[in-house]
Amino acid sequence: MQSVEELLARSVWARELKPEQTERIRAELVEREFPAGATVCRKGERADVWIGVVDGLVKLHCINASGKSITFAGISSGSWFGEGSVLKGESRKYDIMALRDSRIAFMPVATFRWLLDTSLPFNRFLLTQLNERLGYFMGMIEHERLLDPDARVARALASLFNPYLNPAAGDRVRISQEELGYLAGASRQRVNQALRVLEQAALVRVDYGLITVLDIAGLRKFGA
DNA sequence: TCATTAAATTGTT
DNA sequence: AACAATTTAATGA
Repeated sequence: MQSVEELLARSVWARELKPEQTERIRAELVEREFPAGATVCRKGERADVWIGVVDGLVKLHCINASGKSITFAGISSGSWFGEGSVLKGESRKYDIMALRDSRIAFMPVATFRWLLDTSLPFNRFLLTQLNERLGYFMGMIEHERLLDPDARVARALASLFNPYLNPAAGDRVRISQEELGYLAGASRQRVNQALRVLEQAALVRVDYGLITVLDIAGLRKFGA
């Protein structure tokens, strides 16, 4: 995705706004670039913006004191996130890091609240997104406890292509096996092994730093 | 354009 | 966790 303009064009909540509303949003959005590995925002910071991914891939994650890292979700181009902390007026509950060079749009909390007060499509969008997230996280817990590593990797990968949470994902993702491991709760070595199984099953194609999904439905139900 | 090198990622133990 | 192999990206001739 190339620009904030395109991000708005692809965001369902923005498509139904009145021209003057879109104009205000355009004026108040702030765009910033982050190189791969950069922190977009930190756990504990004040949540005063809603965050949209114009282009790239970011992850929501946590690191404990001994350096162990887990990833809650990967968020790609066209997606908006971070509304939970903004709505509650709380600090961020996790770190956000760019996994690739990324362009990020920030919507100030004042703009966010104004949309909340004036736009029905915006509220509808938030409700749907929050519901999708709930389903996503419940699925994560279920998969983590019930599925073997091959299937966990399959689901973790599939989650990057959730049509609601990552609407513009296409069919491929530039992500290292190590990062996929953080998302699936598996070691890099185990991810490598799992990806061969999935490739053997003709569900994905694995290239250097790139995974192409050949059968998303098969990936979602793998190991069930 | 090609060769060289460093860095990132992958494959294996 | 460690090590080797491979791929990419950057650099300069």
